[in-house]
Amino acid sequence: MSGETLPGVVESDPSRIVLHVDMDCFYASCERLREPELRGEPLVVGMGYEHGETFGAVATASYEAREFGVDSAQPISQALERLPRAGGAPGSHSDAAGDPSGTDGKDGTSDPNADADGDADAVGYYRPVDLEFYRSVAASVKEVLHDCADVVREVSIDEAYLDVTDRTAWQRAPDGDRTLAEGYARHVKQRIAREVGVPASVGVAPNMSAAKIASDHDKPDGLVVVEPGRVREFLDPLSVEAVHGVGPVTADRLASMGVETAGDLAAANPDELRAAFGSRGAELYDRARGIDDREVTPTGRPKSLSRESAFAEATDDDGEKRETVAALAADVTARARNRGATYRTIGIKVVVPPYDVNTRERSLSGPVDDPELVEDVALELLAEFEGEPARKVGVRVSNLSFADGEQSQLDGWEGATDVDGGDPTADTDGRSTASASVSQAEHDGQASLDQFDPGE
DNA sequence: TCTGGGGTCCTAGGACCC
DNA sequence: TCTGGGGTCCTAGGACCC
Repeated sequence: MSGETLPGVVESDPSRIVLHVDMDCFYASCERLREPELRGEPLVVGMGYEHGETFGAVATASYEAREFGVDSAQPISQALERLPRAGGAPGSHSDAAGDPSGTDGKDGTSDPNADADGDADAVGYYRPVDLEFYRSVAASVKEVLHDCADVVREVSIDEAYLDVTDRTAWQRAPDGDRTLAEGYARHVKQRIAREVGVPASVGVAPNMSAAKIASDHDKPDGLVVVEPGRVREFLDPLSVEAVHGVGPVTADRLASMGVETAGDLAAANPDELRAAFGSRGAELYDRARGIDDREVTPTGRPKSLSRESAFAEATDDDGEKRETVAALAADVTARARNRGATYRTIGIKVVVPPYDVNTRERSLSGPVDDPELVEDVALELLAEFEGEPARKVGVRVSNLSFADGEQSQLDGWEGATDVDGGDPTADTDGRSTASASVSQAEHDGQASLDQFDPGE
């Protein structure tokens, strides 16, 4: 599309006002909400280390913990090396008792952050992930957000876009040089802090992409306003990785083309970008030029549900793999039922050492809510990997339909009946439909509605 | 950085249909 | 009947995000 952009067109519709609200190290903030002694302390929230195991990862590190080189997605073993676990209560600074990680793993690589200033006896506090609690805090935050905007797009548990065009304006406040939009954003931030008690960073801009980058620009507790007409000047000096959608792979490829900043990207040849990256190249080009016409739309229904689990060590025990897959299947189907979702495609994932991700999936002729079938199909798909070692397995259902969704109740009934009644257009082969016919489709529609739990 | 868990979107080849 | 073209669905993999 960018190739068709009229010459001379600058940035995008300047009239909109989009807020991006990003909760700062949200899990850690939640822990501090119920354990205020943790405020100001290095705090790591993660999974996998609780039982002395070391194969988990850091979910969130507080900014104090990041000073020691601890970061999200880092293996917990490495976090413990850089920041030993505190033994006593927060504030007491007792010595790091019972550090489960051996100390032999001293990596010789130079980490500018780790223990840079002789803080050799610094310790951190580790807490296991408690999603249920974080979700309850997030629900309170969302209440505030929905109160502050007509359209809210919740992107994840700790992040949302708000279209506040109708609530404020780009015009300057009578008494100063700040815009009304900035005042409004400050108001949103303060309401979250006062009513929920967790910090947020907010970006304000005329489009989603720029607002997102703005909220990232001054964390934690930041407020960055990018006025219409100044988007380019804001973006130009930033690293290309600041642009949403540019990850390590794309950044490397861009660097090899001589593109390192957002400004470089904006000045690049769009045809070359398209040739190298397809439609995504054109999109990134527009973003870097401050063009993003996506409307803020409310969060839609999920497209897939999945559950996966890593083994402490890669296993070639087929029994163990099958048991795990069966348990994950049960889990994922329970979740689907809770949400009132039926699914038409069942898939598995098998991660084979060193890190080969394999996926297999099979589609049925119609949507079902059938835990036994999911287990059967998942195990059938898993059979292909018999004897192979796996470090992780997963189960996924997709092609979801919702009983109370855009489809009418009647459609839901018809869809379910298809599967049950030997639908003449069935496109699956005999093997899979043989088991598919054991469906309990008669009550799909109603059962899903009864069990629908909007809280989850 | 040797790798946890839950998602989204895109691409590309093949099957199948008209 | 040796070979056109378009459209859709399915599957596997990859990049990215939080």
